[in-house]
Amino acid sequence: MISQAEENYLKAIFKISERESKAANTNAVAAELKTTAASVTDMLRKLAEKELIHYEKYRGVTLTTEGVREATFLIRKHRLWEVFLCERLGYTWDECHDLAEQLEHIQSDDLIDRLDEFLGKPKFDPHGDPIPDFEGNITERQQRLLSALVVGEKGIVVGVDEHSPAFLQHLNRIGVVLGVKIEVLEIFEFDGSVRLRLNNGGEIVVSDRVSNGIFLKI
Amino acid sequence: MISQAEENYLKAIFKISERESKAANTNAVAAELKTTAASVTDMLRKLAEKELIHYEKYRGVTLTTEGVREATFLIRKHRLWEVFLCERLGYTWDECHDLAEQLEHIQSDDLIDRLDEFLGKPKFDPHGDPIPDFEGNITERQQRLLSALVVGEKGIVVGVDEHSPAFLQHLNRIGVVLGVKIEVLEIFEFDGSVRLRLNNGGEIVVSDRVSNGIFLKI
DNA sequence: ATATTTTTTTAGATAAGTCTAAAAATATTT
DNA sequence: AAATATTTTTAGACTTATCTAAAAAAATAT
Repeated sequence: MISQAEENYLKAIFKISERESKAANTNAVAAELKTTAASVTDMLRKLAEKELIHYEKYRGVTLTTEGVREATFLIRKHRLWEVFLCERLGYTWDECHDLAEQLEHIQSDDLIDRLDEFLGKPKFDPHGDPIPDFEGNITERQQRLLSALVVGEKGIVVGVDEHSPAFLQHLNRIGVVLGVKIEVLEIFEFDGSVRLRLNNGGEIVVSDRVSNGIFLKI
Repeated sequence: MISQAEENYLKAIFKISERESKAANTNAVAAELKTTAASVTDMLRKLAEKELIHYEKYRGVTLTTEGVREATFLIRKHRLWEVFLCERLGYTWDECHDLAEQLEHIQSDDLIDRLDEFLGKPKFDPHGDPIPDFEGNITERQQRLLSALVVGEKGIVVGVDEHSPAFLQHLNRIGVVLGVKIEVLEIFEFDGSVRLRLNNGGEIVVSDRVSNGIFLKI
């Protein structure tokens, strides 16, 4: 039995390891979970005891195979609930995260399989992030950051690299949501901002912060 | 902020008060929650502190207006989730309770309003129990126990007075589910068992235990 | 290579929720 | 009304998850 607190630690460690592709250190986990280093040390000892993580004092932490399995299933649950919240209950992509954060802790594998079925076995969540299947397999999509494109290239918005409500609300405001077609018209050397054409229609200029947070399929 | 444990106590007290229409005593609450009298005493002190219950040592416990409000909203949440589980995810009426028991603790009034809307503002859950509206109003239905009918009377199954999976599975097996038309053909004095016609078709005999657990609309 | 800074762990406390065993209050029986 | 039984509360302990402050280890700078 894994408690909710333990689940949150597994997810945090998974997220950090994915981001930094090395062992997650105590402070990073504390920052991710907005808690203290002391609390993290306590919990790491417990998770190591349960063989969900590899942990050596002062050496950082990585997930074991079982830990990765658990974390992946949590992500599957989180993203399926997000699809439900957005597609069925009308939440916007900036609103669904916190609720999914609660719902992902509901204990029932069968429920998730049925929810998956009910939603039509979606492959991506409302932010374009891939949903692991029931075995934990993730179909990674071929995608590039908008900021990595050169003038003249085109693509379709398939995801975001930043998930903050503020960022997502800004994208809504400027009309950049999943599925929108983008063509890079001009890149301003000065500050990295980019002029775009959307869906072969209107032109907008976005900052480098924005172009660094949008994934496109070319 | 009311914790999950506190919520469970409020529901238990509400349930007992409804059933016995008097103050719930410590042992009854302990039995309902499958915990010890000592734990109950501890929690009652805390709930009284929060003004969710009226509690005097050795005198039993009743809910305050605020306590009733909270308990009613929990029941609303529980029953709406049951509708979702049965109608949308294909769970049977004997399976949905335990999952709803988890889901009812998700914290978001807005989520429940949207779920209500999504489900078409249902008035009753899969067991025929009424769903309180967002203000806590419950539309009680005019209903009678099958065991209270006399020979020749007819009715439609609209609910159950026993919610155990075993009972519900038995009803499934003998074809007595919500909406079925029942006519009382014969009552056996000997043991209180009843011979019935279902939907103007087949005849069955049910025990007094069964006829005491089924609500009909006449 | 020593001193300083940063990171991490330990020590000790706290709060929520639970338990068992014993004591106290209430209810029931004789 | 006293004795007995039942119910409820108290006392004290345990677990989980958290915290602050101090100590220890590791990393960095001089």
